[in-house]
Amino acid sequence: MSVKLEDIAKATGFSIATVSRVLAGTDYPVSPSVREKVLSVAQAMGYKPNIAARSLRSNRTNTVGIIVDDIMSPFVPPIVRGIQDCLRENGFLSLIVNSDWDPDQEQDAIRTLISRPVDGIIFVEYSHRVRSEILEKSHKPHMFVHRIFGSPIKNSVVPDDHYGATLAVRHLISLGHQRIGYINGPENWHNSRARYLGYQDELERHNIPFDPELVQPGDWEMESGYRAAQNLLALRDRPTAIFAANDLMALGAIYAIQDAHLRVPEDIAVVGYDNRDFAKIVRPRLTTVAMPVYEMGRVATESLLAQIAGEHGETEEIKVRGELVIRDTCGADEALKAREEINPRTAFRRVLLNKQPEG
Amino acid sequence: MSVKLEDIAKATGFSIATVSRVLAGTDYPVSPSVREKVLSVAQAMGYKPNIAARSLRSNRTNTVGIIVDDIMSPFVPPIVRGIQDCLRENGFLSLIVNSDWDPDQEQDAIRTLISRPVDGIIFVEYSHRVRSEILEKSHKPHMFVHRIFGSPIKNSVVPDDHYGATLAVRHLISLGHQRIGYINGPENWHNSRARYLGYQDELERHNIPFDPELVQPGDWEMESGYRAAQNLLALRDRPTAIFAANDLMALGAIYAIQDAHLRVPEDIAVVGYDNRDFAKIVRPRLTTVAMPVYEMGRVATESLLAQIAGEHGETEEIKVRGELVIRDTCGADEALKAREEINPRTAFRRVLLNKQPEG
DNA sequence: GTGAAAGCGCTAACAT
DNA sequence: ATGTTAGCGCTTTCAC
Repeated sequence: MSVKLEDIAKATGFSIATVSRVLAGTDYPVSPSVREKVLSVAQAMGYKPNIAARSLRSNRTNTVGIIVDDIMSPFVPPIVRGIQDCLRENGFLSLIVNSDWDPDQEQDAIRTLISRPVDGIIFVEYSHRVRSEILEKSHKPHMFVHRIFGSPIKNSVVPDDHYGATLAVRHLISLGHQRIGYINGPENWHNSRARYLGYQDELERHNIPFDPELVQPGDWEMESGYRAAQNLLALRDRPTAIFAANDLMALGAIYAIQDAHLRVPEDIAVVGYDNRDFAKIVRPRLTTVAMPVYEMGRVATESLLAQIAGEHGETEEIKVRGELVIRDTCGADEALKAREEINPRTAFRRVLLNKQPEG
Repeated sequence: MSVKLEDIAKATGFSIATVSRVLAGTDYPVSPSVREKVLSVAQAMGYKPNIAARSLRSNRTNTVGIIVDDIMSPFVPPIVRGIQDCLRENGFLSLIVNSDWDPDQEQDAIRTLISRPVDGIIFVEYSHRVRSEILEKSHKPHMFVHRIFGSPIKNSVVPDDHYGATLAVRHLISLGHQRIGYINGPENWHNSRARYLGYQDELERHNIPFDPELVQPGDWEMESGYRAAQNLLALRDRPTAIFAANDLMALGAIYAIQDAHLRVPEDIAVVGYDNRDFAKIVRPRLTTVAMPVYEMGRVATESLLAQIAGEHGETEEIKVRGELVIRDTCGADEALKAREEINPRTAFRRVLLNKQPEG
């Protein structure tokens, strides 16, 4: 059926080995004339290597496994896209498995992937602390993107949440705010703690006394942001701005403020965190700190590929910085606001699709 | 390194062939006692087949390729999840490639996947009309999920948009509306035409005269919904309800209504289409027709697997129905409204994550 | 019902 | 610089 090395060997008159050496892209010395001939014939015959055979023999497959908790989780698709773009540039493909936050499923996924032809594994939004024996015994290179619990570990890429919180608070301070409320996420999450610390540190840097009254707990959900903001509004000396540890709680806070017949941002400014899709379509549009999701995917993949290539071993935890996206809820000058540029990919799609003739 | 058939053969005393026959799950006759022994030993030793070897030998890999335009597109992750869940239940894994709405990239993806060990290919949000010669010559089973252009073709799964529009309009009529505006999507999209037709047909079914004035063009984007609603509001005999062909335009319409100092749903009811993530967090919460994304993924995969298993050949176009999700913008009774049940997967996650002890 | 053996397409020693 | 050859781990005839 499909053309194989043997066919090309016959067609060119060279041996299978020589043909393989050319087509496998090794740096093995082959005379230029032979190389050229083989290449052109292979091209003409439409040769595509049988990856199964190659991987059986060489134990390399140019495929990496991605284990995600759920591909439908908000941060997962852009992280995966970052991974895939980097993989593609290097001739790799990815196998994706969902683990549903279930340690058993995850172990199973690891086992499945290891038995498959994958050269490495990337864990996305890794939520477990248990080390996987199977994983470690396999000696497959692996990276963790956006780990959620536990202390820093090797081979992981995480957002620099401390820095991001700093950005948000600094922006509010630059707008003249001195009493800034903070709505935190669950205390056992990395993200919550780092963002909280960033909030405190930035206040201190500006000599604004830290007031524990201004800090409210939340659980990432909108409803908790609503209640937290109600508490903040009930304070005798209520804040003029609120920084929420994620966009969902920020939105809840906005609703609470509006329900109290106050305006955002005129009466109370709000800044969120994550830059979720809805941030630019709610009203008022949400100022927020972007999670560098796509970038984290790329960074992790670069490191993984380097490990696969044997260029280096394990790496220390890598922190990636996101940026502040200024929109309407902070009350900043128009000039500072993000121009919501249309995603070039989406723009392409729209042009393409709208032009498509009738079929 | 990893345990193979030979190891199990040695450990049990049977031949490699027998062990293979048991472990490959064939229906080849093996005595129950042998089968049991082999199974238990394999389990104990943690045997996982080497897929590369298996696929080299048998030309089957229990892997399917998924070609998506962009994994970050809103509908793609749930479709992919539906595909993956169905695949997993059948012992399959998936390789995902992005094509960025680019025919060249797509052809390349097809070529890449075909040379790899994949038993079939699923196209998600397929936007091209050109048939791929490579694909057809490969004779690999394939399915199209949510094709966007062209006339119905075999092996495709699409949403039943006509039915969905019918649901939306019928609901508005049941709420007493007689003048219902419609904001359409681009005319060359399947979805637009089917939803438009559903709108017209349902009006007719209720003997409500069709008024072309009540139909406004849109391009799926929020801004176009805003303008369309402005036009509708400017009518001498303005509508009491608006049905928009997608949620983004519905949201734009809501903003236009609010900017005209009218209330949703008291003055004008609004129903969208798609049930995007933001529908349940905007204010008022959006009543909309759900795209059966997850289900379409599953349905397509079931058909693909049946084709791979040789159970049947090509299938005609399959339409999948979504349901109406009643929330706040239509003005329906509380009793009718969707209880926004928390996604069981997400709930699990939240419980798990919040309980996780400190590390 | 079970075992022996061939070979899938490729790569990498080893030879020349 | 090129050719010869031995498997990688598995499935599947073909014997028994």
